Amino acid sequence: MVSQFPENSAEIEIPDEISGLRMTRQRQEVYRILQLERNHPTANDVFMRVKDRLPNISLATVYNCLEALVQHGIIRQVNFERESSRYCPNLSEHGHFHDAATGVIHDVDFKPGVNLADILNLPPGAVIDDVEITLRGKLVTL
Amino acid sequence: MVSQFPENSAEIEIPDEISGLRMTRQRQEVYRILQLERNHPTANDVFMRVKDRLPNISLATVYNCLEALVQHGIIRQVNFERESSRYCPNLSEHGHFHDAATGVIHDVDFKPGVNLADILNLPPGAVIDDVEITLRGKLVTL
DNA sequence: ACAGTAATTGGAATTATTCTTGATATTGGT
DNA sequence: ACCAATATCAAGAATAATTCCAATTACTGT
Repeated sequence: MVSQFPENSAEIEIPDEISGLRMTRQRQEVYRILQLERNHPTANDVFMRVKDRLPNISLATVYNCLEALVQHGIIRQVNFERESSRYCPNLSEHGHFHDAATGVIHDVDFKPGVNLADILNLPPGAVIDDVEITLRGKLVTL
Repeated sequence: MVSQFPENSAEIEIPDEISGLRMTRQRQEVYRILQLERNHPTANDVFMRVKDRLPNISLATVYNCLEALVQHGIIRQVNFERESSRYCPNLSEHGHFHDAATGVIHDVDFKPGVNLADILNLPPGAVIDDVEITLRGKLVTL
């Protein structure tokens, strides 16, 4: 399905269904915001942006949509400390660098060929399903 | 100061002051529980255990103590997903492996000589203050 | 011992998130 | 197209972890 909002420069095509999840209007819009806002928005950030197009959407629905998208592996949920969860559409295995000065969160990719077992003393028999790497620090201009 | 509870087999000596933090009775007991319970207890877990010796302590005080200890680098605070914060007295740089089957959290040490810049494509100029590595998976008996 | 500061307590307040209920919308079968 | 079954949505209430606040209590330095 092609978006019905051609006036928006950043056009994103979203099919009716992704990996078995029915893409309702609400889920489409939530997903679209995540594609557009690459700065790891919170549920509330998404809620405020999505209201531009769906003024009647509720925060609970945004939470529902985000959860459904996460559950179906369409987006990722990221947690920093005890802050609100943030969401990103970058599905590739990656970590996050949290700039303490600006609060900006940068995606950090793994260098190719890196194996966690090479750098960590894992407990014997550990089978890893999910990895989460978060760095905190600052960006120094050299 | 030597503990005044010699009947307890697992004795731990805690000085009156650690890295500039006045070790009040409450802070001592909170710290002692963390030394004893190496399974990453939550604030509430600590609260319940610490009441054995300080029946009048309040949960708010446990939170205060934990925060003071974290702030002074005496213990570490660890967050998994959006669960309650957990605390551990293991100060060495380490990650955590969360066994999905049992819920048990294992400390995971880095192999010696590992440099994060070797495995991650960090943004240029990134100075890292803190690293958090969390793995989720299961332990398979071979 | 006294004044000033820091810590503790108990309860209220806060905040992110989840739950509940009733209304709407969608699907598959006839 | 119609109907029943199912899924989704909206609004607000409920929950849980944590923080805040005001009143005591404990400690420190003089």
